[in-house]
Amino acid sequence: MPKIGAEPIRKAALINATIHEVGKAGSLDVTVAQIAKRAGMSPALAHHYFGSKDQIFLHAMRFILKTFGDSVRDELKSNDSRSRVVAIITASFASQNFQRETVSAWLNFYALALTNTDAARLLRVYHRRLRSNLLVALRPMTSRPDQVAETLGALIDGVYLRSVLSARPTDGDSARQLVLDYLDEALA
Amino acid sequence: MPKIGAEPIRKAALINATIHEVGKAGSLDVTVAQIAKRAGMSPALAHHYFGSKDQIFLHAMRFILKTFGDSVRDELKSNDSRSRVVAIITASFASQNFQRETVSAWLNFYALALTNTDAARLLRVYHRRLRSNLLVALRPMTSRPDQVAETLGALIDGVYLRSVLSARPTDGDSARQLVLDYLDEALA
DNA sequence: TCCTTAATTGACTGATCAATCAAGAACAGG
DNA sequence: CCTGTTCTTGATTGATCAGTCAATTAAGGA
Repeated sequence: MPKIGAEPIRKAALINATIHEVGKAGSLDVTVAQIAKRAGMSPALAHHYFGSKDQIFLHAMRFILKTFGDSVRDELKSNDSRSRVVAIITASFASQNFQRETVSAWLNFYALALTNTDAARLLRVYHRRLRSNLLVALRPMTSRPDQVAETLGALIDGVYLRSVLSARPTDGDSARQLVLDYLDEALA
Repeated sequence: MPKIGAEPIRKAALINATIHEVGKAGSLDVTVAQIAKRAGMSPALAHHYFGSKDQIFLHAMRFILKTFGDSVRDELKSNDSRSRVVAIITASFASQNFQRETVSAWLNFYALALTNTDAARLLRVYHRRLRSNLLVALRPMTSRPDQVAETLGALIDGVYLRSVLSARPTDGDSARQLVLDYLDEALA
């Protein structure tokens, strides 16, 4: 079976399996064995490619943040400011970012950032970038872009948090609408 | 040493120790031994009084939510609607609820609610009560109390989340101000 | 005094898991 | 065909911990 070039495929499978297992379990207490099994390989191989369980988590987290960043970039093609802000909000609640398992994994990685400095650094990069994107778009629209950006960021995080904890299935559209309504009020 | 009546004292000490250890560790991965040590007793005694580690966590979580509820009740003495909304917001960011360790413990209990149905139930009760309090206060002030209550709740959670993850020390006053500014916009 | 009951712990058990290692299997290049 | 490299796993180790239990201490009541 050793077709050369397995490494990137195996790594991707492990990252994908990690997000699903963490999301499904709702906890970082998933064993390397579980992850490896879902990814279709032995636990030893997972260690072979990533070195440690922490590294597996970190790469999974990086993947989530990168995916999010990519969807923001895709939506940021528009020219006028309002569209750009709306684009960021839309990306936040796009279905691939707002699936229950993804958000559940996301929450657990937030908790991980309390203990793991690498995770914290990743998260800070993501926050800074989101903030910067929002600021650029907001500056022409309001006299207090900093405050609106801060509020928008917190609101998005809060809506995420509540969505994953509510009993109802996650509804990206109404979540998006809530944030957009705030935006209209703030810019009125 | 068996002075009768140790139970409530021991339990309180364990709950307090749990919040501090979880907050300090930034994770629910604290051992019963750690908690018991901080509380000044043996791990066996902790099991004797609470039965299981899960029960220890659950009681600690209940304590945090109750403390929060108490501070809301204290602030809710006012008569006019606006003061009542402000009171809830103020209580949310009062120092005893907004200490780094408390918020850190809070975040981890949120994550716990993803797996533990008892924890989820506790959280739902808290959300429902907060929402109900906000609704009563908001109804005379706006034509869309549901939406404002939902946004306020999410915003508070989001601000909490960000406060514990930022490198800077947590600042309850500016957090409170951010939420109050939203309130003014929403009611304008 | 003696007996019951609460308080308390040290020692132990059983289970779980991350990480390691040595060895096997299959391909590519010479 | 060898030979080295990549891929892969079963078996094992070493450590950690939740939870149990039997035994000890001391108070309070009869």
